Amino acid sequence: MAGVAPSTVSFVLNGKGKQMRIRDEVATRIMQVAEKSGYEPHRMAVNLRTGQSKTLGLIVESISGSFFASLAKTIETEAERRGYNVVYCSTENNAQKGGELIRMLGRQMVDGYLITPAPGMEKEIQHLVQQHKPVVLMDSYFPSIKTPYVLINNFDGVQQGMKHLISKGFTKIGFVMVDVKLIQIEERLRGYVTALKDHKIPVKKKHILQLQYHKQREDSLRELQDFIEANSELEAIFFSTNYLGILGLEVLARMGLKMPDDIAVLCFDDHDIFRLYPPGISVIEQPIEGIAKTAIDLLMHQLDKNSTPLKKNAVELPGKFILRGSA
Amino acid sequence: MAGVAPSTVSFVLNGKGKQMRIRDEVATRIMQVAEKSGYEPHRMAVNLRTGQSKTLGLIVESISGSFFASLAKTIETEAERRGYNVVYCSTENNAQKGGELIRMLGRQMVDGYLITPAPGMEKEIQHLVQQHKPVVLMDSYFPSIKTPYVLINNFDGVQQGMKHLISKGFTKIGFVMVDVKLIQIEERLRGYVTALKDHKIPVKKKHILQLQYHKQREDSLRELQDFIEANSELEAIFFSTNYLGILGLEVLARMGLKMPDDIAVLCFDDHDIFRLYPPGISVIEQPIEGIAKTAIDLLMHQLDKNSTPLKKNAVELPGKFILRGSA
DNA sequence: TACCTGTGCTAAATCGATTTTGTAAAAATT
DNA sequence: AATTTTTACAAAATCGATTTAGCACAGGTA
Repeated sequence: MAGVAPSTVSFVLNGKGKQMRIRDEVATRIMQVAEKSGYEPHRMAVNLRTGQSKTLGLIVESISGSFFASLAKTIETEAERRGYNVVYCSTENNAQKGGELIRMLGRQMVDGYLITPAPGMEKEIQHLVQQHKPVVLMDSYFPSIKTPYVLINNFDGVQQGMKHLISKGFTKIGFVMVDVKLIQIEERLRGYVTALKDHKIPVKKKHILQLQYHKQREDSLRELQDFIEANSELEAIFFSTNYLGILGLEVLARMGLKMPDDIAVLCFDDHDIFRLYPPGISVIEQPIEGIAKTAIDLLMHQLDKNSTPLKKNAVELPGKFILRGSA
Repeated sequence: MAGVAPSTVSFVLNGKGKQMRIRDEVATRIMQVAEKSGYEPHRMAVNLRTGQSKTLGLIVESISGSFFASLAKTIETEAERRGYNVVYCSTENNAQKGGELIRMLGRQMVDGYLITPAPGMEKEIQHLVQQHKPVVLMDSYFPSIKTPYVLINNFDGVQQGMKHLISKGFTKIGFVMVDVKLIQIEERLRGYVTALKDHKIPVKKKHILQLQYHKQREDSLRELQDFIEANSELEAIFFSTNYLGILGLEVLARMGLKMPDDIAVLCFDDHDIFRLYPPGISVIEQPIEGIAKTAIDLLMHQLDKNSTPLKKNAVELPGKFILRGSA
């Protein structure tokens, strides 16, 4: 349309006009034609040629979770700022699907991966790393896999919460967790145990409830209620995830227990509900924005060919204790 | 690696071996080599050649919203079942960004669009439709744009709720909405007005609050509180979106009003919080799964070249009234 | 024997860009 | 004036697949 060769057009549109000594007159003409005809480069062709899709893959456990929701927003914004798209995928708590997803994205679809690892994804992630694909893990990690990760300092977060409960004079504090073998869960338990020991409070096994990861909602509720009834001496309960905390609210409501007088409640990881639910649930808030930004930074660093390997490949960000009415 | 030409490999791997009369012996060898070497076709190359990305674009207002969360899950599942990926994008209530997003996806990135239209996206969507891109709208639509859409029957949904309130003997019922010019909002208002008229209850303008769409959260809360204080005779309030309902909960809590005795509350569009928040908020639930499935069906139908145009291009699904403690 | 028809595969064109190499014409240098 | 250098582009290769056209060879037919 501009009466020149395709290569000439390519040079001009990619800002290499000067470098290739294209006359301003010709360059201007090309730009005008492109503008007028609404030319948009064919993504696939560009991708094929350049070998880059300018797309990142974000793999999370549940796309409907609130952790994901906040994460996705920040990551999308940050990625866009750097000229990248984001493709979201959720494993929906299905290990097998996790593997498939990664493989699917791996078909040269994405330039890099942001993953919140779930049990069962270890092998697939290991595989990616071995292929030197850029990968950053968030929220958890596998000690065996040498790739950058970002997460909240779980141990310290629980400590903050426990210190508050203890400072309020509580000594009989329950701890509710899931029985999944994940670093972050173990760290939270360690925080609980350590906090008690530091204050010379005996740790009682029966004050710790390990709920099965994948039970029916109703079964979990019952199990939780049994736990609370069996430990009527408890003055406070620390829920180690917001999912558990929400179950807790439901159980306490059923039992007619009032927070914070009948029992104090503290939860790890905030949730919309906790802000609104009377009297407001105190929580350890995750620095989600920080996690997202750091993750993108770590990923971009890997994508940037001519960059020195970072030293800080394992980032732990502090959580924030938010005091509300429940504890 | 198999000692044959690329074209032969292509035929075999794409199941055209028989058709192209490739010997079983050769075909088997090719399959084995492919298997052993872990061959995966290069997505971009395939896309470029076939002209299809096998990817759908899902554009929503807010990726962190609960409507989106449920929608995304179903859509992803359904899309996957049909061999498609999904790319999510959110406009984050930013009309300008909406346009950019669509254009971005439009660079031959996606084969079809699923969009929850927001004000300001009309032109861009119109553009897509004119280019004969497959588009399905959800949750709302533009009367001027001739493309399939699916949404809840807003009018009927509100009617269901209003009938319930009226059957309880309430006659002084407030209606809280936003001032956006969107079909679904207008339909909900029409439902409210019609329900009252049908029962010979006078419609009072001052019982209808139109909140400004993009105010600060605090400002909205204040405005809402003023409204409730100024209309102390109200026996019930109908919130036309869950966002408004949540604001309502916060205001009522501040004012110390108890549901349902001090005031009854009903909300359009369910939310996690409404299940848990005592005494449970009665809602009109959106048939999100149905919307998602129908939307995918409508889109697939457009993607399927050799298919007759559907007659039912405008689908309205019924909402479901869920009775909880608040009304 | 000459011609036609299947068989079983390969060569080459193609998708739409980017990038390397090439090449006339103009300008500068010897 | 002859040669070299620079200018300003164009031609062609390339990315990795798919798809169309083609081409030997075997067997059948006239």
